[in-house]
Amino acid sequence: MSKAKRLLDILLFASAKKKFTAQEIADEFRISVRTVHRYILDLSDMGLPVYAEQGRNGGYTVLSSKMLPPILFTEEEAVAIFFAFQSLSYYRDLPFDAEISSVAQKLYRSLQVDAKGKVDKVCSYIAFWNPKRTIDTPFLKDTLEAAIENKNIHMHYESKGGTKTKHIRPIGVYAHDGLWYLPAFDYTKQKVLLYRIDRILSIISTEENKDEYMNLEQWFGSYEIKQPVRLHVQLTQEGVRQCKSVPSLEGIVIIHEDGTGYIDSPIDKGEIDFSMPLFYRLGPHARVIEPQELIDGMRKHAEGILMMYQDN
Amino acid sequence: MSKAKRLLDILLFASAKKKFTAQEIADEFRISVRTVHRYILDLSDMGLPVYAEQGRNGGYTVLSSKMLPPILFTEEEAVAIFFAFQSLSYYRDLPFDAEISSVAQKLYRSLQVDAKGKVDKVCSYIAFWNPKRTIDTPFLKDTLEAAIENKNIHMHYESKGGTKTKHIRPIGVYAHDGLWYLPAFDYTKQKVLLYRIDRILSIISTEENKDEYMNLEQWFGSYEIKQPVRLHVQLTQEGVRQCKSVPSLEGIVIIHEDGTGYIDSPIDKGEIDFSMPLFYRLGPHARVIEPQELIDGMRKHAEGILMMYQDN
DNA sequence: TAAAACATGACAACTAATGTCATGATAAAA
DNA sequence: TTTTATCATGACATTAGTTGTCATGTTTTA
Repeated sequence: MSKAKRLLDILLFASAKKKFTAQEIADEFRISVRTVHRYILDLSDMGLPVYAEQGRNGGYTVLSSKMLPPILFTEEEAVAIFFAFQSLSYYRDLPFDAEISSVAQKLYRSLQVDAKGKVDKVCSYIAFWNPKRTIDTPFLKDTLEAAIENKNIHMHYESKGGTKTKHIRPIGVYAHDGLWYLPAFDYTKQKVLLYRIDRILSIISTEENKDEYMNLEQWFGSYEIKQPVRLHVQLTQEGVRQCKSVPSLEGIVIIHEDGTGYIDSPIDKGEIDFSMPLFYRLGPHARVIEPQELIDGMRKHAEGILMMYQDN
Repeated sequence: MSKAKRLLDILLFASAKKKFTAQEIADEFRISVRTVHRYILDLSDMGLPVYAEQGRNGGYTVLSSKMLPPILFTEEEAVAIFFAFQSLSYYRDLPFDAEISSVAQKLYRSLQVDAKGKVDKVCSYIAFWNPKRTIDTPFLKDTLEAAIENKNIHMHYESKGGTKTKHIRPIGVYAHDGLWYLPAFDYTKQKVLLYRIDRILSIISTEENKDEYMNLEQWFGSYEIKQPVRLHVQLTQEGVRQCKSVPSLEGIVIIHEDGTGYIDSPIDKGEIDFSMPLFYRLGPHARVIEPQELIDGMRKHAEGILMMYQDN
């Protein structure tokens, strides 16, 4: 076996074990202790942060966490990694931020000058815009950890009615529009609710669970129509164009040959409130035929606006 | 010099040069041609995609783009890269998607079993939610390329009034809420407009520019008011919350201690039309005090709605 | 003080890398 | 067609590197 291969094996073994003696490595790989000392010296020269403690109970200790075998990337792949990092730059709080910047440093340093330019360009010509929140999310890492490790959380939470103590089982965390959310099963209310992680004031304690619970993907996929209501709307060309841009309606818009169209599809009753602003905005470009509730809502809103500005 | 170091040097030399003969390498590194052949074989075994053409004018050609020197990552860093990739997974179209999946593969393969589990968990307990668009954005890569390479675009674009031909100079591309946008200077209208990349029907041609133009960062930072109009709005808590999510208003919302707030800031006249839908959606949560034009617009719209549904 | 660990040097035995030479194959240019 | 420039591969002596063994230190702790 080549020296390089053996060094790699020892690198992996050592960084997995963290603390070990030369004798252990020698036994494991059937080589002499002297050679192990020489190998450790090589690895140390190559940048593995390992230090030795002498004397009885001494041995080698690898400082950093487990290392991966060296990986060869192409320049384009490096650019792609920077591109992915760019998508995170509009978040104030992120898990793994330390790791992300160390990866960015390692990569950037090993790029040649022209590739550095490429990366700089990608970073200045592409953005993933988010409202750049000024809100702190100090418990992001803790909640993520609890979700991953399948732990329950007791926490103080700032809700509409003031500070409350909650006992929840997290499903996962997700970011949307610059904020971090935590869908979780609430043991008091006995249903899944959505929390904002920036509103967690403190985590009191966590507790292990033995069984697995739903994960995020499953939760996202579990949308169902509970109270079906017929939505029937006629759309002008412009109405079609705008409805096509709305995630929840996108799939149910039917387009005529002349570019106009209509919607005629069951939706959940809870979505009426959500879709009213859209149809209100569209005005003459969307004539709602059903449900009456939506029409009433829009009229009421229009009356409210007129009332509000009657003096102007 | 050790063999590993020399191989690395040759890897870098070869992948930078792309096409070369064994003799060139031999001269460059003062080694025999025979050894070069052996080295190329080694590099090929290590995964460098290199092929040989025989005969006169033959030589070696490195297929893939330039390789970076091998990089040692920690397990945590690998997880962080997967985390960053996760932030892209709700986009239908992405530049660099091929590179991203090849990086993911290379990394995943070199992880140990427990680390693979960690990555899987992070990917199933963290999400960056976006409306999952079914809208195709076929010209994303082309527009990005044009922006980076400082090229003008002639294109067919689907706008309100139907299909139009546009001649623009791109500033950059950015994603927001699952859609890709292209701010660009419109040569016809002589100002910077915002295009939706999914509404580009075709790119007719591109042309080089010699001078540099603004980039995205500058554009984000260079919001300029040409026809100033005083925007004065009082906001409830909910009004504050929603205005904070609007890119153009985010910075000018002033928040009181009780969570309510107001906007009192000059904006460009052109933005009135753009911000009207927001304020009429907000209804009682936003009382517009100035400009009168905005109020009139909202009243007119409300009257239109009432007229439209007067029979229901 | 003895034992268990790292640190380092010397040297012979072993293994791998290298250069040289030879032969063959292939493709393009003369 | 022949020559030339190229890769491909094998044989073998030479050189360089690696390893094991032994020896000698040092440091720490029971």
